[in-house]
Amino acid sequence: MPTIYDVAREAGVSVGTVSYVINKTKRLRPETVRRVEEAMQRLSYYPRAAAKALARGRSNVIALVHPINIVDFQMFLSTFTLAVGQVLAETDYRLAVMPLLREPKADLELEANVSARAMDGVLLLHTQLHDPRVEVLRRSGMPFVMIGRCADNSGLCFVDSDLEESARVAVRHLVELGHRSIVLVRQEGADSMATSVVHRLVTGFQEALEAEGLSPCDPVRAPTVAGLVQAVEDLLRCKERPTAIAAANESAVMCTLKAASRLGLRVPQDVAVLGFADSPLFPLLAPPCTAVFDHAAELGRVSARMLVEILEGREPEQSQVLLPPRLIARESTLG
Amino acid sequence: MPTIYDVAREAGVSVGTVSYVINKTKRLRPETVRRVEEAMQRLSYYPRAAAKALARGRSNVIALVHPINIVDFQMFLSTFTLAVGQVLAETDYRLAVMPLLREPKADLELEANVSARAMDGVLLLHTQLHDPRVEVLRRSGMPFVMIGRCADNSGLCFVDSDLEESARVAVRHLVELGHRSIVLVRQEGADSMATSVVHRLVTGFQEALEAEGLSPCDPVRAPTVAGLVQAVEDLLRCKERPTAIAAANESAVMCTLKAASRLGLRVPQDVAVLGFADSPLFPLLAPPCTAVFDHAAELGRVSARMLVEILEGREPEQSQVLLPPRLIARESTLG
DNA sequence: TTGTATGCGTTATCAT
DNA sequence: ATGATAACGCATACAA
Repeated sequence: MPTIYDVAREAGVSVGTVSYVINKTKRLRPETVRRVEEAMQRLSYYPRAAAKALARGRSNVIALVHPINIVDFQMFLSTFTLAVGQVLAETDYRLAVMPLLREPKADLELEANVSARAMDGVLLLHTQLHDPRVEVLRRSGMPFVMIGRCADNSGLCFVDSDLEESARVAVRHLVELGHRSIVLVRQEGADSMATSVVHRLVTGFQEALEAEGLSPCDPVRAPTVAGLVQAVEDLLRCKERPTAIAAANESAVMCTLKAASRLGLRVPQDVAVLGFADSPLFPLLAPPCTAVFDHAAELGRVSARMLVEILEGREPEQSQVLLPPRLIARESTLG
Repeated sequence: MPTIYDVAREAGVSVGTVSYVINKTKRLRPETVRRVEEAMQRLSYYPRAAAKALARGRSNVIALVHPINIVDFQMFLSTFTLAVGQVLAETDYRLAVMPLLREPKADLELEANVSARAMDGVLLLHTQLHDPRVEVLRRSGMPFVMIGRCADNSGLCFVDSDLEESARVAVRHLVELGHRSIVLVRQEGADSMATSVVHRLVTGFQEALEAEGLSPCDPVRAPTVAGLVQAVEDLLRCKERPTAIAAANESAVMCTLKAASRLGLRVPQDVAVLGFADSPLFPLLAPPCTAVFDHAAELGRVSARMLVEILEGREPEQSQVLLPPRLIARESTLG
């Protein structure tokens, strides 16, 4: 494998000159540039990433840190990752993914990678209200952007979807259609309340109900698909059953439709259904499902751009961004 | 940031000794080991990844190379990636993802990263029958494992799902239920035939039909969701409409169900539906959908393990693996 | 433009 | 048998 010294010899210049040509760090005589470029061509030379990283003190790697085993997170994750990849393709950052297992091993692994300076910056997914990973990153001085946010975000960078607004938009949509009894349904265990995402949606939903003068009501939830179908069935079998259901994610929508169909209830005549998710399947459901969603891709693009700005030493225009939700009304609420 | 020299001074030993302790390369007196470990603790020392990579000539990074903008690939991709991540978490390899844009830029980007030795090995996703990326990897001597395979695989490592067998399993299942007229439906453009995955499924399907004494029949396809729904509707409106439809992916299943419901056809009484996909939504559809699928997670685990074996200089037990499909029969064919 | 010190760990060689 | 020393890998950046 040729090194920068081979190129220098081949072109009859010094290694410094070759380096300047590669990085366009300095003005050089065009003739010299040409000679060096030809030499690189002839030897098919590429600078070794590790050598470059050691010399410059930076790796040109951005790491995507996220937990594994999160219910209903996969579709979001792959859309998000793809969007980040597209932004980074325009830069010379590479993308590393760190799926972290359970704590506390997760934090140690993160600490090790951060301390080894294996990356220049981190995109932190699925941020929790009190997130030990944030402490690790903060202590080490590693630049990072959170997707979601903590309880205290002073001095931190984040991009988050405006879930309170999502809840408001959803509730208003249903209220305008005449619904007065609306219940939130979600699939997940107790622990995920620690995640700001779910937390904000749930509390935002309650607030939105109150703002519309409706009485708040506990969300229905279950950790498994089968359990959730059952729970929704129970809910719909009540005498005073809700006229509308807001499902917190794709899976919850499917469970709700299933429960309704089992009871012979028509959607939306007997019960309207709305989902908080950007699912490609929603238009294909019977009936097509109304959705309020944040674009995972947009979160990816904005957070990646923000982090790149920071790493390049530029000041990002905003360091704390809330993205507004979108509502797409379909037959599951419109009829 | 402390270096290995700081640790050596703190522990009163030489840097060589510290290195031996870190890498367990040599037998050292327990007392020395302890002193060094304590020093590392005190200074919270972590060896710099770049320095290590430069010195050892390897990065301890495995790259996942895949195209973007592939229809119906996302669910597979994120399941696959997660499985790879779990395998690599047991090793000290890190995972980098390279979503490549369109050719020919994609090949150049791959070439650059490979030549820069930014990774030690590659998992190549969505392998095509004649894949320029394979040539790039082969030329450079970069170890790699393909997911899918080429037309000529001599000397190459791959893990692939046995799609011919998937097709056979599906056809046999339907034939046993009495179906004699079965059509394959898929959503995609003309170009994706170059991918071995689709190619093998389509040809395998034709062969399976012939093996059962049925007349082969051209698959129905369209590049968009709306187009596919329309195409399936046209198909089902025929006088001699098929009694069973095999849908090549999740999206095709949804389109097929949609078309059937629009025409007022009952599933499976009027038309049976089977999907080639491992979708968490299938059990929730109305009716729950029969599936023949390969486990994306299994492909990830097997390929990651194989690559690690190769990188560690061990001979993998098998270098060309076919994974058998699974059939889960549900109401969409059983009634 | 050039020469050269610098960044940091690894490992072969040499000394005890 | 242990541990110290120094060469090595490769690009960067500053002084000359």
